[in-house]
Amino acid sequence: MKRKPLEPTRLPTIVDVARLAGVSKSTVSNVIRDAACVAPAMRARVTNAVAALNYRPNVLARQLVQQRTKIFGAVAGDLANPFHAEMAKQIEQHAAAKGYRVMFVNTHADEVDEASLEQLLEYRVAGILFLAHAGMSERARLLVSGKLPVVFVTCSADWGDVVSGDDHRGAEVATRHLISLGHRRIAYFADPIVEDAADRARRAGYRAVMEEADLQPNVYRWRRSPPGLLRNNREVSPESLLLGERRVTAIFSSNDLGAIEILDCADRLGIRIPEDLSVVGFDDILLARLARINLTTVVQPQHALAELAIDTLSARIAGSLPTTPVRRTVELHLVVRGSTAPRSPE
Amino acid sequence: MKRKPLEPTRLPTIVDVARLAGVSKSTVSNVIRDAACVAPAMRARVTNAVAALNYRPNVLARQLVQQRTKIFGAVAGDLANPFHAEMAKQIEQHAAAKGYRVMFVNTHADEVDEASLEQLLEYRVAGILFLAHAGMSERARLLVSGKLPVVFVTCSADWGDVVSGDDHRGAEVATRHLISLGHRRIAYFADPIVEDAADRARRAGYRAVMEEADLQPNVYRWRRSPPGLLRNNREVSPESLLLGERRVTAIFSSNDLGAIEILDCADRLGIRIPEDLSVVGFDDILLARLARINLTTVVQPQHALAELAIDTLSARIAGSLPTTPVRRTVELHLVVRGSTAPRSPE
DNA sequence: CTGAAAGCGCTAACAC
DNA sequence: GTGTTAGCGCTTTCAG
Repeated sequence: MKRKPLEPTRLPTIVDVARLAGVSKSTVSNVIRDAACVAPAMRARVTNAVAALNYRPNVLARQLVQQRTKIFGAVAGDLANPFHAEMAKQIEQHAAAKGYRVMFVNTHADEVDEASLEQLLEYRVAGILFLAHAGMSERARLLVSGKLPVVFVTCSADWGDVVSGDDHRGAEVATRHLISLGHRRIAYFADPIVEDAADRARRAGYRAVMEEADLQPNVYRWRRSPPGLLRNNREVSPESLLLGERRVTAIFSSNDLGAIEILDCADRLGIRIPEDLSVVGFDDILLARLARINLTTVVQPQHALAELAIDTLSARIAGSLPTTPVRRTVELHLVVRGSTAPRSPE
Repeated sequence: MKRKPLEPTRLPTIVDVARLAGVSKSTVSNVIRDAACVAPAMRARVTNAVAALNYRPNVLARQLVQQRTKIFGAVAGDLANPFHAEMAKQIEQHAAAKGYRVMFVNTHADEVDEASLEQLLEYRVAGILFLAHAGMSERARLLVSGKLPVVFVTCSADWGDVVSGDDHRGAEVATRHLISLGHRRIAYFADPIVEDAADRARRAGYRAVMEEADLQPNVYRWRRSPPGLLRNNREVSPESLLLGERRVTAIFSSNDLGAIEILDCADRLGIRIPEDLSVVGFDDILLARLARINLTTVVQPQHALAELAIDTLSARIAGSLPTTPVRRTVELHLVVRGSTAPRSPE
């Protein structure tokens, strides 16, 4: 009935410490968690034993008995996207500061993967952070909805708390900047890797300002494969848009990566930035600051977003939030760099 | 003696499933792990019960009793660095493919943080991957050395398995490329964020080829704060190096990020790339492919590196590797883009 | 203030 | 094949 003896490399357990210190398990437990007050002499004996054995508590066992983990699940967008990578880093750091570890899972082709979500549930994560995902299946939603705390960071859904920048206002500021430089033919370029709700809000901000200024909104959408530019699902050639009499003189891109693609495209077509074309991005990834890129863009404060996200998730877990989802927004501002300039006289 | 009843939101356990299916725990266990062969009828009853209750096994409990986890710890360099971010993504994906989850911890100021390592040990991770860290304290080393499988990816140490590119050869190829373009005054720029052993190997490769060609090696080092350029610990002004009679005409940077800084610096000084100065990087981060950057660089195949790293770690855990550390190397090749050109006649 | 004892949810012998 | 049972390492009442 006895199972075979454990391998010799076994790590010391709380009983080993208790035995060595000549006390009971509970006393050791009390010391390592410094819970109930323990007599100084006892505490010293335990501490010595811990050091002697190089004892390290097994948090898995602890979390099993406590019926809750200190692990967050995080569903990150493609980490090859610098915005997501920077965000992931900030999330990890702020979580660690609150005593949580993070298990990251990548999205697959920008779609949240159900198997990964199930894994997170099997690990009994304390909550899930969705970082800027582009989409999620209904089945994926049902998997987690209502089962554990969820916060959407830089993206949105009605079945969890939301932490994001004020996309509408950010887009307004960007568009006003271009108008104030004298531009009138200003296009909005939607990058499909931007999450839907965020894209809609940015587009709406753009539209509002354009209409307020009696200008015609022009919305285009990148298609990644095969590469192309779409307007109302109809193919548009970049040349027709960027060259010729009725070309646009300014573009507001829904993210920095898209803006940088526009720069590339302009370079190929011999269009000078910012003399011939002004470009504004969204995010302010590190990349945007490079001298060779030098992109005017709407800053998403990643540090603040990550901190707020972690705060929200911990508060939700602690039960100190209203039952209905909260929606927290941080202010966005524009940083003007070298990719925008006054419209040149024709 | 009875503890207070569990909260109503309790997730179903294996006993709940067993009760509903009218079988024993073990049978359920056998079914969900499809271990021992179970009669089809039984299996169906269990499967139904699982579905009905929406049961999901608690992997923490499983891992506790099995005395081993399916979690890897990964110590990543600064994720704001695209090379690390891309590497982290690949690691996560290959680990997932082998049934492992990854807990990432960031390095703090490029130094591996002892507290984070202790956390990983407390989670009883099955192994640790060090991804391109810049340095580690002696205490940090003692914390893990010999206690569990460790693999160094894109960095090196003698107390664990190593998976990396062939840095020496990569540097040779890069240097030969510059020499073949007619350059004679070629400098090596070391970026301090590159891990020591990798930097040494790249530098050695550079040196070897330079000496073989009877050229004088010139090694410089970036300092991040305050920004500056050092040679033998003495301050060197970029102007003196890049302008004037005895200026270098080509630079080989120990990583792409450093190479991009050189581009920035050249832009500021009015030095044209590649006409006046050729630059070669190392890594081939996504960034390097942008039209505006267009960097000639040594490609580190991240996919292959990540796969090999995960293979090595799993093999080590399975005990199918020799007791002494293994060292696995992948070939590196050069991709020629627009940042290098033949030396212009003076 | 300390110790005894009852589990947390699961796996793995082993007996039937 | 299936059920019984003894833990994995820890926390947490509750008695003393």
